[in-house]
Amino acid sequence: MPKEPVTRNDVAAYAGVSTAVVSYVVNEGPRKVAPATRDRVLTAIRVLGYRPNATARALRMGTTRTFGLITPDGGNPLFAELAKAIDKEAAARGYVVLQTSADGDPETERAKIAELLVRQVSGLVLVAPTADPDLSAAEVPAIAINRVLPKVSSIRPAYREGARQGVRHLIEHGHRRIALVIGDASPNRAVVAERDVAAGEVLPVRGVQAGHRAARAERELGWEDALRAAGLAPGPVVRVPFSRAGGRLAGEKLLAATERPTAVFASSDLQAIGVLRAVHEAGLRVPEDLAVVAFDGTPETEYSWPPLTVVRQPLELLAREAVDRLIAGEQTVEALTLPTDLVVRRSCGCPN
Amino acid sequence: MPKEPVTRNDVAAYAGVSTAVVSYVVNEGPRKVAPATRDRVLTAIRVLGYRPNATARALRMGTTRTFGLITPDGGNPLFAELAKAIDKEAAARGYVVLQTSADGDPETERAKIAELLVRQVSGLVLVAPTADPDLSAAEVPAIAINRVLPKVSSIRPAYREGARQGVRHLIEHGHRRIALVIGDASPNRAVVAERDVAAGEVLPVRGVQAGHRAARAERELGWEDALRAAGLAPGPVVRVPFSRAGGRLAGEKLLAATERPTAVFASSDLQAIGVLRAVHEAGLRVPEDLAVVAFDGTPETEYSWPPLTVVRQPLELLAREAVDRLIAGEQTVEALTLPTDLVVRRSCGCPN
DNA sequence: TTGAAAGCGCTACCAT
DNA sequence: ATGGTAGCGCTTTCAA
Repeated sequence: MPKEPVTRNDVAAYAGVSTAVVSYVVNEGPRKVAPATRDRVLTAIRVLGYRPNATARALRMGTTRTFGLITPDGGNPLFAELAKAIDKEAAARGYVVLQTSADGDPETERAKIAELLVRQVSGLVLVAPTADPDLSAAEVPAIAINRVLPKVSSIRPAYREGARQGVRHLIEHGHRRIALVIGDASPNRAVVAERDVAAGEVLPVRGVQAGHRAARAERELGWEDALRAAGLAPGPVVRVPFSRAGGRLAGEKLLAATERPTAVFASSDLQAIGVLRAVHEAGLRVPEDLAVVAFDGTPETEYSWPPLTVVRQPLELLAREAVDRLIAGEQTVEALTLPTDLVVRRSCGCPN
Repeated sequence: MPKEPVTRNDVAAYAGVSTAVVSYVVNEGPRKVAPATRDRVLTAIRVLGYRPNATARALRMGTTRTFGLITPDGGNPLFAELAKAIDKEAAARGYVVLQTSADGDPETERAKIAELLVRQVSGLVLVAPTADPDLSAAEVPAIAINRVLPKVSSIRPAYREGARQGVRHLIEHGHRRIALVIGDASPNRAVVAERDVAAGEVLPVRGVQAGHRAARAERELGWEDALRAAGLAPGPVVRVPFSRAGGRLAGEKLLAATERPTAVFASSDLQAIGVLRAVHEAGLRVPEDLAVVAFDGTPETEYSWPPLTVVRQPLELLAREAVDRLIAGEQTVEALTLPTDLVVRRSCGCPN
């Protein structure tokens, strides 16, 4: 049964002081309190089991010391890891994180943002947002991770450079025909395309999905960069959802292709896991029949079979930078790009 | 740049009404408002971009409509999935979830609980808590998931029955020597034990780790139940941490054992994934050389190689039940047990 | 149908 | 060193 909460008034009465003094003791300021008085207050607090009411404090102070965090899917290991990192970083600074999932639906995302704003969060972290939320009316700092938003401060891994690095590693293994598995908005369709890539071609970037497209395009660009630098023709491109199922589909398409690639660069762990599955189903082997390198580097890839060589996103850095910016409250609209890390395991053909 | 927040006063002034009327309009009650007035208020709200302050509302109402959620590790897919389910269930009821990770540390856990209580959460969900927090002083309903706490309402999957079901399936495949991989507090030690199990033996349950021990013991009990029912001698038991690394260690031990088991029941997905890895490393095959069934059923198991046959935890039910109880505010100390689900895939030897 | 006002718990300024 | 108190934005009773 819920008990009557103990308030600061009760403490003041019990200790025989004013509420102001209780406040001074609890917050260790802004005025000094005589040691004896202080002890009386402390005792009162202990005896009564007083717990300050952060809601009242927030109302008075105008800050909740709470961040809102929205990911497209809390079940996605990448986002789960990122959320964990953000929680840790925030906690270290006395902040707490209101975490919620948008289910990949722009409408839900908008609703959740509104919900968080109403709750007076001190900052908003949007992970790979699908919509382009209008935060201009919000009196709250916001930051987008893994997706560049027009009017919001953004942070993200070096998609292009990271992809380039991963593909280059595959090239160093002697592969000449390297496919790309990358995301697509359409849920259950695999699109395989043999591309002729003109130097410097850039996908158009505009509209609601612009940022998304940009992130995808960047990994694609990195893949092209590496291929071009080696004088190689781009292998097939398969566009499937960023999921295990999508990757599996992609793998099947790739294996069925007339001129089968000898290696694949998957733009997400989940897709790579799916590709692995397709290869196993076909009775083939990784890396012998198809080498694989993935982008992301979640823990799952360390225990897949074979262990995946990955371009690891700098999750801790991303988290720290996001929290830093939020606390600083600066509204830099400039996008920050953080370096990725090539983690060599076995799916690329390396012996380790 | 943070703007001046628009308050209800501004709206009232703009609409030429009192603040009470604005409140009536916003909350659609408790008094009726003339349509014309209502329109003026609505217009004012839109024009000024007014957003109600949930903090003030919470202070006034005495409820934040916010739940606190503490998991041992947000990066663990099981907990991530559970958190997602809880978030969804809570959101459907207009609640929001303050999610945080205790890093498996009892001290951190206590600190996080305190932090959440201070923030006046309307309810607390403790997932597999490591400590036995004193919530008696808290004027807030709490519920423990996956662990039975002495003074807290608890919900959990049918560990024993689920394990029994999983092991029985292995027995039906003809296995006679079935090992058990289960958790242990000690981080990096694998303990293999050949056990003689007397009928009805029950591990002692007391002290801080009692609930934890109980959950482990239950799966162990279920394993024994199935074995005994089939007239089989218990195979080896390996105690390792609930992690992929732990499972791998366990797998190595098992494969090196003199009388190697032909099947394993892993008490968590993560451990099973580790076992899979060990088997692959040894150049052996699942299920031919070692069949595997795991407890949990996170998405990762669907795409492992081979896909894992699992006893699935009823995450959605767990989540719904938890949120229901929290909202009802009942302080039932009785533990609710929810049924698991056997999901047959390939690691057990089934053809699908 | 609408308005005035008290008060939720807290902070911090201004007194003393 | 300590006390009194205004006021954060909101809800709701009581009066008009």
